[in-house]
Amino acid sequence: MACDSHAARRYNGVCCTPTVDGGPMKDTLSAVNCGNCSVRRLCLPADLSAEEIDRLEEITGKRRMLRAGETLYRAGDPFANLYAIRSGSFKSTVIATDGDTQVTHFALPGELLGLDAYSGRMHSTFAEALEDSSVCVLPFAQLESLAQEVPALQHQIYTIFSEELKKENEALLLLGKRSAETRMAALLINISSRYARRGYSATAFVLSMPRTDIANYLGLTAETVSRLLSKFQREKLIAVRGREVEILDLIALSELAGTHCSYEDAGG
Amino acid sequence: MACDSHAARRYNGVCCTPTVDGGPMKDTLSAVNCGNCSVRRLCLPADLSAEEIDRLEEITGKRRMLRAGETLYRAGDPFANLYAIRSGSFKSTVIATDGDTQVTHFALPGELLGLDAYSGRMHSTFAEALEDSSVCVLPFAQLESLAQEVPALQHQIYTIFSEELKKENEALLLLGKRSAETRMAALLINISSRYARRGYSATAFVLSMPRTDIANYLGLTAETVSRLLSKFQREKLIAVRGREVEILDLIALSELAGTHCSYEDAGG
DNA sequence: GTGGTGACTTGATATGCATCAAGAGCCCTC
DNA sequence: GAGGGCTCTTGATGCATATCAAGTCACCAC
Repeated sequence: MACDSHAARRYNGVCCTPTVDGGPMKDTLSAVNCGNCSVRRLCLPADLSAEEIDRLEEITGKRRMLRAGETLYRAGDPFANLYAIRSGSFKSTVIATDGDTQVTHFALPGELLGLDAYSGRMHSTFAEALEDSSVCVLPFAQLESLAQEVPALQHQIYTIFSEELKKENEALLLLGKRSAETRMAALLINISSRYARRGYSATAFVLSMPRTDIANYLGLTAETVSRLLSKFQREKLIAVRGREVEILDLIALSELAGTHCSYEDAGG
Repeated sequence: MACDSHAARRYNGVCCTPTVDGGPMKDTLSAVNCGNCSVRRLCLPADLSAEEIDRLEEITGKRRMLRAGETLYRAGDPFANLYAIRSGSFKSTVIATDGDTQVTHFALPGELLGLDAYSGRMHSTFAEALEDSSVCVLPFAQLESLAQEVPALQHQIYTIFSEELKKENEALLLLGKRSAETRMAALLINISSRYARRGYSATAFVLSMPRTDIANYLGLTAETVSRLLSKFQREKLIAVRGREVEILDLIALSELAGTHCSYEDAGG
């Protein structure tokens, strides 16, 4: 809660956190350097040797910077790259034939975007930056070839796929069986534990998404989300001020959520 | 609807369908033979050469037969194998810390079970046979080694992972945004298109799961599911008799579901 | 056949969350 | 620093679906 609200909304990688990058928005085409990336242990390089990381860096041609609200890819776009989030955050959405959309995922640094596009060679989801963000661009054809030669990399790709499936199962549990209150608590706990894993505070953070996105993700309305946050505040579980959240009673909130925040740590 | 109800409930691979196997329950330890398996084009062997399929068969040691209600694996079991469904059907469930369960998936022949267990080396879900079923046992360590040598196999594994992610996104859309009626219609269309892809009738089939499982999967109650099926019947969209379903107006039902049954064909 | 058990159906009532509506706070522009 | 437009909050009301409660049907054991 000590950070400047404006900067925090714009660039989570800068506020409340050990610095992730040198600075935002100026190295669009600079080479990727996994070695000094703060989220490397959550990302593809996890468990790779120094030499293997060098080979990985050779194929990850460049970074891309996105402003808040910019779209990384759209459903229907041809699939060419995976994107590893270096800083910032994204929302993934699917769109129904009637135009209805559903937020399926909030993605944080270290996570890979675009995995679902492999089959069919076409993106089936949208990815939009929630704040100013940067991603590493990973041409998948080259990544696939390299994985053929480097078992540790293939292993890590399987692991990431598998983690994603696990996370989606948890999301289904949340949407299928839980009350609005439980869902809201579970999201806060989830975000908290993911920030913690990235070296940020587990109890004070800035939500990078508007209430409408939270509501959509949780299968609720923005009004209900707002009421629940107010209720949690009245009950001294959290303190909220706009998008700034401080968790005052992590244990009680975890119990409300019905999880022990262990399932979801690898980022998602 | 012309099939014997008892047999159908017990062994979907026998009723309403081109025969999948020689016969149920007698070849527990026989070698896998992908070449004559009716779902090979939906399964790992898709796009593999004859020689590559031979190598795949070498590592898939055996089949396993399960009676209706038997459990293939439980959350917490160590991860050793993937399972390719040869005949029958399964439900996957996750269980919350408070004991609450959620059905996340109904799996049909050609689909792989256990993918989410790769990371963490432990199953995080339960898989239970909904009817008498058979699976091919795939020791994952060997599969992984083989994929390292056979690009087409690695490709297919990525494809299956990616398809699973896409399917889960669709499921999230269903649970997050849709009315009970839409969910029920979408499930019927989904099952219909999956049966069709496997050479079964798209309009007449036997649901292998009880109403409670359908309700749980859709985030509803069994009573609501029952009421909706009755309503669809009154509206001449379907005819229902117990678990036997005949779709009378596939187009109207698809419109209700808000999908064009294209997204989900690879089985899930 | 007869009785028991579990799956399913149908109806009456309750309730959690959506919807509708109004207003407050914050940020950006000029 | 005043005005406009978002985002967010809060309140009143309504409805979709859950819950509770019988009752029916099908299958299985004896």
